[in-house]
Amino acid sequence: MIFIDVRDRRPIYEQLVERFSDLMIRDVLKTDSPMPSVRTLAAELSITPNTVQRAYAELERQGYIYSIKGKGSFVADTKPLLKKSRSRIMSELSELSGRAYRSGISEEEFVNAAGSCYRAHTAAEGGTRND
Amino acid sequence: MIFIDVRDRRPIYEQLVERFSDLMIRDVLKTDSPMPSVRTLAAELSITPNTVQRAYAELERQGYIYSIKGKGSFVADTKPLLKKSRSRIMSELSELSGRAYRSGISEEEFVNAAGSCYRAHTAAEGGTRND
DNA sequence: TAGCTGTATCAATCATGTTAATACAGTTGG
DNA sequence: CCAACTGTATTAACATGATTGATACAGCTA
Repeated sequence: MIFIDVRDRRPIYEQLVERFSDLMIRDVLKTDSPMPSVRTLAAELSITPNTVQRAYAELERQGYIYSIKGKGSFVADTKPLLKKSRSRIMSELSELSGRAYRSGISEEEFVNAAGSCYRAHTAAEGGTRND
Repeated sequence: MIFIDVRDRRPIYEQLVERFSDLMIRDVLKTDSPMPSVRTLAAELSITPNTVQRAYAELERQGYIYSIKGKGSFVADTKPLLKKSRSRIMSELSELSGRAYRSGISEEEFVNAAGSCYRAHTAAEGGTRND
């Protein structure tokens, strides 16, 4: 369900925040469904509960989950966060387009590639891939 | 010419590698033109020559420059590196377009955003910015 | 030869992520 | 009520990596 990429330069807690928030935005994790407990997830990933806690704290701070002491952490209603998610994607697109520009890729080429890349995903619609 | 972004999470030497390689890919720095000397650039940026040296070593390892002891470092022929740079960008664009699709961003929206993001970078290029 | 170049090495420092241990507080089911 | 689970907080220790600073060596050139 959740994994850690050791080659990812970012800290573990940041990876967890991204993984979970993606699953929520994509509605793989539904509103009000329970998150794995801090200690359980820590055991599964072979990391310390402290690191998971840090990720959960950040997820809560950003509004992706809500936590109740003694009960657990639960997926929040992420619809209001869709806008934020989109802006995250857009900012990454901005960063990428900058690199494309700097690599001598023309605007047409970049835009065309964006379109065909997108369509490639819609074509692979079946949904074979789930984490 | 070259600046350091303190808000950038990446280490200074990596920023330098990116800045310089960008300039070379875009042919702002021409093949065989001299790089600033290790100590000169270090003084300009108020960092240690050690950090600059690390960036130069990486640039040389990646084929962007060649260094001659006693003479200096010089811009290499970066044409052979273009293909590698572009393919890496395209694969990241593919990954990003998948996330956009799953986040409910339409193809038109994604493609339009790609175009405007790209143009934003070409606009910012005008040359008001010099360090 | 003086003064520039790249290159190498070493120790010290600093920031940050991560671990580990422990404790406290709230909920729940037996 | 209590054992066992939940989230939360705190503290110290450790590891890694970036950066600094100092010093030294080697090659080029005016």
